[in-house]
Amino acid sequence: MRRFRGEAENKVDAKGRVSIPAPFRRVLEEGDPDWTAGLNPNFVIVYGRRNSKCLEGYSLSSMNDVDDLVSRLPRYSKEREILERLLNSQSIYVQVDENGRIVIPPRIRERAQITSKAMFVGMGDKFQIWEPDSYRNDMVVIDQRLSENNFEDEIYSLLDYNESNSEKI
Amino acid sequence: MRRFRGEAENKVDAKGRVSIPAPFRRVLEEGDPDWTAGLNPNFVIVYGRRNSKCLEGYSLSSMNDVDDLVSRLPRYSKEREILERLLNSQSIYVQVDENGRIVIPPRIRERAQITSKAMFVGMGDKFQIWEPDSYRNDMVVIDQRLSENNFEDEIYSLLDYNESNSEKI
DNA sequence: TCATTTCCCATGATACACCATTAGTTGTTG
DNA sequence: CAACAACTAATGGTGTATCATGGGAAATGA
Repeated sequence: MRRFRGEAENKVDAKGRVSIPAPFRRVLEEGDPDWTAGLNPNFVIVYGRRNSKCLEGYSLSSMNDVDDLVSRLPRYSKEREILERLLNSQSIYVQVDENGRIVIPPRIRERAQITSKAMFVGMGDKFQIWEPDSYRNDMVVIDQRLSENNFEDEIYSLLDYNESNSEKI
Repeated sequence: MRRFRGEAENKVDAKGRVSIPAPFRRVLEEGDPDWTAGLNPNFVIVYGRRNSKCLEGYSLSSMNDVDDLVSRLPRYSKEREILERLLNSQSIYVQVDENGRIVIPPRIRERAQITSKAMFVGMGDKFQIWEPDSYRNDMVVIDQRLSENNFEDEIYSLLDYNESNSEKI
């Protein structure tokens, strides 16, 4: 399965329309079970994450994976209800149009303080949509943490550690 | 199967009429075995929930799923009898009209203290109907809990934990 | 009979489908 | 190898269908 990779900064027009970066569209097409050549893929935008000010885009299949995980929690349990609230109520179906664009409703745009530009950021099985300046700030914060006491090496070494344990996280 | 996603705040008029958000209608149509293009879907409203002041809407097919779960409990057990009371006696069939609206009977509206506005909240295989301010309060409570001691990370990590257990509930 | 519910039509706003343009890329051909 | 055609990507603009909502007429029922 193809993954979301790379960054792209696109314009948002007065109607809230933005182009989805073409490479991302390829991934969304792959992840939409109903998609066939010539059609436009559907996907899901989640805006419920609390500690980062960005929107998250999931292909239908990867959203399904997440939903399946949730549905393994006991029905009517507090944890499940909270997760459903964050993942289902704070999300929308979005459909890509003929020109490869989507419309982000105003209410949701505000959530990430997106006005005239949007930064698309590949994150593997999902992608993020940021107000470009917020994204660059977030990146600066990450850079600072990485430069402290070899944190970069430390972080990368987590990969080696987990190579021996076969279980995915 | 399409799921209930997103939030929408609609007006309730003097006759108790409310528009079902169009995306929710699509899901209800899919979940009604008798529905065909041009017709209006039927569904179920359950008003028996005790610890949250909201109504719950189920498509006919997802209501069936819940009924199946109940019927797996021992017949005449206390638990089953209570669940049947909450799910069957405290619920009604509702039919969407030509304009995409339903009428919520006064008695049931009172239950959720809905007067002039109703908030529709997608919850995956069901949706909730709240008095808008109650919903916002409930959301604030969730936000507070999430901000306490990394509860957000904790809750999201439930997903990873359950990845290994294969049984769906 | 009167109140309440159900059906039908009207309307403003918004979202969506459709067409147009520009720029950059590829690739094909004289 | 240069020139041009064909394509894709990103962006801008316009008409039309759908949605949410309001009001009134017909039907129902206490």
